[in-house]
Amino acid sequence: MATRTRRGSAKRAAGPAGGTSGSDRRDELLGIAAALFATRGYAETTVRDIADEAGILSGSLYHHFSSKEAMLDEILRGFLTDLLDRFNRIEREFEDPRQALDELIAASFQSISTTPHAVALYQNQVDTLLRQPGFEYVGECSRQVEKAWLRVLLAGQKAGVFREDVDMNLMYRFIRDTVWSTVRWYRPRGKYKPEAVAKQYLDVLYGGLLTS
Amino acid sequence: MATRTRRGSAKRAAGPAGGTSGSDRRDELLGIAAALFATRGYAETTVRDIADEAGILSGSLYHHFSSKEAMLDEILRGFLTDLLDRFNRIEREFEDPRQALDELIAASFQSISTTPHAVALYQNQVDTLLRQPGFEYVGECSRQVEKAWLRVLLAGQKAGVFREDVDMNLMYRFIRDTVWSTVRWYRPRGKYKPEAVAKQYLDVLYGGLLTS
Amino acid sequence: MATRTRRGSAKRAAGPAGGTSGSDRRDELLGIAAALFATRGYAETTVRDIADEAGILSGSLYHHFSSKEAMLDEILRGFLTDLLDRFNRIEREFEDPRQALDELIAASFQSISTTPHAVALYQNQVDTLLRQPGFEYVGECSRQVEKAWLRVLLAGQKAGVFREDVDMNLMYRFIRDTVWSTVRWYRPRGKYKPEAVAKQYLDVLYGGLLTS
Amino acid sequence: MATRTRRGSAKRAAGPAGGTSGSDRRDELLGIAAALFATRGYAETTVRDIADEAGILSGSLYHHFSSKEAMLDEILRGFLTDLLDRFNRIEREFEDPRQALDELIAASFQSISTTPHAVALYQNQVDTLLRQPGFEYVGECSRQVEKAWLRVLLAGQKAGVFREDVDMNLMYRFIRDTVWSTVRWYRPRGKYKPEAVAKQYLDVLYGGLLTS
DNA sequence: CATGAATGAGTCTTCATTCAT
DNA sequence: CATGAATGAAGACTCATTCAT
Repeated sequence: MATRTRRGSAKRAAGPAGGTSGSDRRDELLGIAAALFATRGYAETTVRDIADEAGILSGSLYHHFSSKEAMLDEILRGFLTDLLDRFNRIEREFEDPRQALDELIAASFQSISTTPHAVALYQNQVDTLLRQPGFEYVGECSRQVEKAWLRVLLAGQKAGVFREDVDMNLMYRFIRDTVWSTVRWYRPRGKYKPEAVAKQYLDVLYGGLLTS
Repeated sequence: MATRTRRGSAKRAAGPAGGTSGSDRRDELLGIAAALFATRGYAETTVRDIADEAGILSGSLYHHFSSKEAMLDEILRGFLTDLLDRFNRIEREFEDPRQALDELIAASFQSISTTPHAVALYQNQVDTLLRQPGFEYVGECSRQVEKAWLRVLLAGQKAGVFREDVDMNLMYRFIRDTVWSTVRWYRPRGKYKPEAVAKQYLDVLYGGLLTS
Repeated sequence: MATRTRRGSAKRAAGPAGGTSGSDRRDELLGIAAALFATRGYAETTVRDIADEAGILSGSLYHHFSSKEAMLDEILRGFLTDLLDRFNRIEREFEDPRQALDELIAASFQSISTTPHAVALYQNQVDTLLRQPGFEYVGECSRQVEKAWLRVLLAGQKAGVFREDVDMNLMYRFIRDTVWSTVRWYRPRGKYKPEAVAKQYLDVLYGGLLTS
Repeated sequence: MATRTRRGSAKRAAGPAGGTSGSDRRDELLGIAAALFATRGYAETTVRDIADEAGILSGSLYHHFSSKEAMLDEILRGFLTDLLDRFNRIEREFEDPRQALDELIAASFQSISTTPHAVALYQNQVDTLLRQPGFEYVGECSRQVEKAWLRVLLAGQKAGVFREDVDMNLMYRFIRDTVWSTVRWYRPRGKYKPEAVAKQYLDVLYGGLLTS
């Protein structure tokens, strides 16, 4: 009967007890899950896959997390709040629009470099997540991030730094897509450092591709 | 059996026992599948979802296609060969690198505008597909498309049209990602025409974002 | 993701198509389920148990019913609406309170004799069901049945047929419990006919156990 | 270890390390289990439910009881031996059949009033328990209790106190069912005292429902 | 061509139980 | 005595696929 299911959705398997070892194990499992979700896709990853990688049985995962979805949630929430925090701080600290844009882009590339799985996961699942009950905060955060980009771009236009004849709604999307799509091919161990990638992009973005 | 057009979605022009209705039905089903695969994801779409939308039972789909994977294959193959054809033609017809780049980008935006589902499907599933047996041609096509982009970019650099100090391996990725990511937010019925989006992008790409 | 689950609760595996064979199979399965639910208890009965008894695989049950709970629902709903109908008809047809009580009791024993599984199921699971979302009609029907009993009993008291000094709220419960509890031991193939059981009960109920 | 009372629910009279606290804790846990088993059903109650209610972790229950079934066993065994004792004493002390029947019924209502959970548990699970290995004593006790009821009823018939034309095998079942079913609706804190309920039932049972 | 009943492998999840700390 | 991590078996349910009618 549904009772079981419903009761199951309560706050079992709550949070870290405060100590370290408990939380450590959680984080470890979360890391494994993030990697699998990111590379195989959420739906295509089974809890068995995660458990196997962790060296335990699939049922044992439920000692730490109440559901597969809860793991996804925890990963995303961490990534999104982190990102939002950084964006907010940048807007507060940098008044110059061009410098602010530099920083937003640098921060994004940084995210990709440090937590590539969460970024990829977000990239691949946004569309699905937006329609998912319980994941409303994803849309909310996305909107706030969008506003941050737009504020900086429009401020730059107002200040006469960025061209007047550019539709910033499109521009925001162009920049966002380029930056975040990087996660699909960027390899931290490859020949490019994150700063180098950021530099190259900013270079062309600001100066254009043509020889002047 | 009569001529198999394999293109277009001619809406039941023929009668119930008409000549080309078989192929029409296939295309119709393929269209439904593409739309669902694109919006929900391949794994998240069930054959029942497709059949429901088509007004038949899931088992009946197997009179038209041998498997769910076969549908995916057919959709992708159509899109990829089409794209490759167009890229090849462009390279043949346009010798001027800048004009060629213009055309490649325009063609891409065109694809997004006419067959958004196939594009989105490709975008969302490439990673998974590359490792899938039977889908080797996906990687093959992707590589050929990549080469086309790179040839044009490098030719432009050689011709002195594009800046020397830009890493074209990165540049190719930046452009490709921006262009194809458009499929995620571009709505044919929205306020932007595909040419307008292309123009805006090319404008900034060539001239840069800064006021000169 | 929760999507699947949610979509699954839609009206799949709807009702009988109108023909006979489809509905026959459903009824057959429902009968098997009712018997198992009644004897083993709902929670203790697995879908495998039901499927085994029917000679199919457990998954195949879901071609006919959307869930185990849906089977329970269908069984109960059938029983309860039936019972309520009969009770209503009796109240309409018999104005004499004593005759009406006779009929209510006879109808109850009849139910036990013809659909013992549904009755037993109801008896054993009411407590649990009342708190179950989606089973609100169970409480609703129970309340209506209760009212019917009480109306008849109070009418009898008013008419001077039933003793004044009896608390009819208690009496109703006594009668109901005795009658319905019969399902736990009554065997249709045993030495007692349903009418005989009813007669014996009414006899003592009306005349008392003592020698006058 | 100090004296094990095994009866009563003395509320933590002793200190944290007091003498009888071990047994107290057991009884406390047993009480919690009985309440949950009775209201939710045995199968539907998880050891975690019990542990949660007791403020410990489910694994810790196993320091007190060897299994979930052992708890059930202990609860039932206590209830059944108690009941049997009382029935035996009544038969010994009261020779007059009518007085004896009065007492059996009163004792039953008393049980319901003092240990409602155990009674309800027994009521709800007998059917299942009878087929359970290790619970043979349940059937044994039930049979002995049945014999006690029958002896009294038949003695009354022989003594000319109870009507000759009543089938006492049926009568026994009617009485038993009515009396024990009370547990399903009787609330100790309600408007009826146990004696009042017993009185009302005996009144109708002996004198009948009709106005003479 | 379509139906509808069925398969069989697999998915997430639950839960009584164990045991080292 | 209690914790918390883990087991392992089982449970409900899903879904691509098959096939006789």
